[in-house]
This record gives sequence, structure tokens and C-alpha cells, in this order.
Amino acid sequence: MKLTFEKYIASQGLKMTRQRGLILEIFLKKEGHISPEELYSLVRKKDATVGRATVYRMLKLLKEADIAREVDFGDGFSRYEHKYGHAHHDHLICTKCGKTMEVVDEEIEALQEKLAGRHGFSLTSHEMDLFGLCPECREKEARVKRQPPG
Amino acid sequence: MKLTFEKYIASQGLKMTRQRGLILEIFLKKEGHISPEELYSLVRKKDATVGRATVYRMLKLLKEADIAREVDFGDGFSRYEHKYGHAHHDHLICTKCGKTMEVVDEEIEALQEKLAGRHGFSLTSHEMDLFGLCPECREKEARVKRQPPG
DNA sequence: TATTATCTGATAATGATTTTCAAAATCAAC
DNA sequence: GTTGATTTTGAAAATCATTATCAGATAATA
Ligand SMILES: [Mn+2]
Ligand SMILES: [Mn+2]
Ligand SMILES: [Zn+2]
Ligand SMILES: [Zn+2]
Repeated sequence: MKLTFEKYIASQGLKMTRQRGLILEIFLKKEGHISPEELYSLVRKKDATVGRATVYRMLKLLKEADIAREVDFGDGFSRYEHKYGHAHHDHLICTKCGKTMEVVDEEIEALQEKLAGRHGFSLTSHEMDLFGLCPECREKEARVKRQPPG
Repeated sequence: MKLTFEKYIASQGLKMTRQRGLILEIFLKKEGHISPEELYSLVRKKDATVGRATVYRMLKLLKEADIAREVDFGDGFSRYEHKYGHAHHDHLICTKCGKTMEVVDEEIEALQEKLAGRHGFSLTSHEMDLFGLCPECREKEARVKRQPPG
């Protein structure tokens, strides 16, 4: 992954820097979704001189290098995830506690292609977000119904 | 639809105003997706005294009244569509020209429920956006390949 | 018509992201 | 290793969609 990035950087006539190395390293360590601000704060713990703009710039580069994917749950915040060990997937999102699960359903994926084909579209990507209550929040909700809070 | 809104307004102890009536009327006339700015500019054509904030406030009310749905294609702009004659649907989006198509696949809808169920989630909503090239843009692309631009 | 809560538009504020810019760092060529 | 062209950086300012503020206007109700 580090190599992938260095290859990309070189191919674009860009330069490798201490900051880029650090941000990449921390980004790859983080499993799941991370916001620019969260990444910035993790980076600052290791090197408090790194600027916020550099983190944003790096995230853009990581997307271009196909190392990162931007995910958008429509809540006005952007988040990123790295692709190392994370093939394409969709998301189950709990609207109560915010927990997310990564899921894939091959049958759905195939039907998406067929659906697009019926309308003459050739697909390049998709985003599918399923919103609802996670098992824990469902349980909590059921408990409340049984014994309403006084 | 007008009645639905008036009923909602009343139920909340709110008031009907000239501005709200005008914005609603124009919003309902617009088929497809519309941005707050676009709606604002259409409204201003009829009444240049209406403020931008009122349009934003109205869009929020329309969502609450279940008359409007907010759609988000992850490009940083929010858009709205009214539900009159537009039951739930997903979107095919052309990444070249921006055209969108509304589509539904009942098989996919059913599989989404099953997928969620397997993970203990109960679904309340979902958003599925399929990105790719529309028929026209595919055709254009094919033409270019046949005869590269000099 | 009088009362009172809600609305409105102008304006300022917000907050995430981007841009600007001068100083610093990289890297290929000496 | 030094040089020098080019890119990068961090701080600060700018951007831009959206939201909050607030004093005056307006709607609903009696
Ligand atoms: Mn994910
Ligand atoms: Mn639509
Ligand atoms: Zn939950
Ligand atoms: Zn197209």
C-alpha cells in the first residue's frame, strides 16, 4: 500500500514527504471509517506541526491513488476508509447509535448490473446505504416499550 | 398535497403564509430534483421579496410534512424532490452528463430486507445510487474511440 | 379590532473544506 | 554534497452552503 502510493506519487511528478508518510501510515492503521478531523487529530498526536490542510490534501491524493474511498452517509460529514483488505462493500447504518456494518450481497450486486443494463447504463460504481436499527438498539427499544420510562 | 401541507402546518400550531404557499406551489410544479438555490431563484421570479432563509426553512418543513425527500448524490449539494406521483425509487446517475433516472427493482428491495435481517437490523429506509454512463454518453464515447479527436 | 405567537428577510455566524502565499523541503543533475 | 527548479507545507484568509439571530411584519383567533 505504501508502495502503491509512492508509485502514484512518482507517476505524477510529485514528491514524497515526511508528512505524507506519516499520514498514510496512520490512515492505514485505522480500520473502519475516519473523518478528516479525526485523522488530523491522530496525526497531531505523532507530530503536532502537521497542518490540517495537509491532511485534506493527502486524503485527496489517497483517493486519486485508489487507496482510499470516500463514504458519505448523507449527514454532512465526509469519511474515508482505506481499501487494504476491504473490497467493495455496502453499509448497514444504525440511525439510533450510528454503528455501521460492512455488507455485500452478490445477488444484489448482480441485479444492480441487470437493472442498469435495462436502462442502457454501464455502471462504474454504486453506493448503497441501508438505514435502520441495529440489534442492540432494537433490543433497547423493545425494553422501553415493555417498561415505559416514568 | 397543498392540503397535506396545510394540515401539517395546523397540526404543529404553525401559520400559513403567502411565502409558504408560493414556495410550495413552485416546488410541486418542478419534476425531478431541485437544489435550494434553484428553488430560491424560481421563487424570486414570482416574488423578488422572498428571502433565501425562508426557502431553506420551507424545505425543512416539507421534509417534516413528508411531502419532500432530500436526495444526496455525494457531490456536496443537497437536492430535493416532491413525493407527489413519485413513490420510493433509487437513482441511476450519469457521471458524464449528470442525467439521472429513477428506478425501482422489487427484487433488490426484497433482498435488502433479507440482507438487513441476516444482520439483525430492521430497516427504515435506504439510498441506492448507481453511477455510470447513460446511453447517450456511452454512444458519444464509442464515437470518439472510433475517430479520435485531432 | 386587539392580542399574541409565529414568520420573515437582512444580516451575521457557522463550519467544513479550499485557496493563497511565502518559506521550507525534495530530488535530479551536477 | 551543492545547486536549483519544482513541489510542499502550515498559517491564515477565503469560500460557500446552510443556520441562527433579531426586530419588524403578519396570521390566527377571539
Ligand atoms: Mn465501510
Ligand atoms: Mn428522484
Ligand atoms: Zn444502534
Ligand atoms: Zn450521460
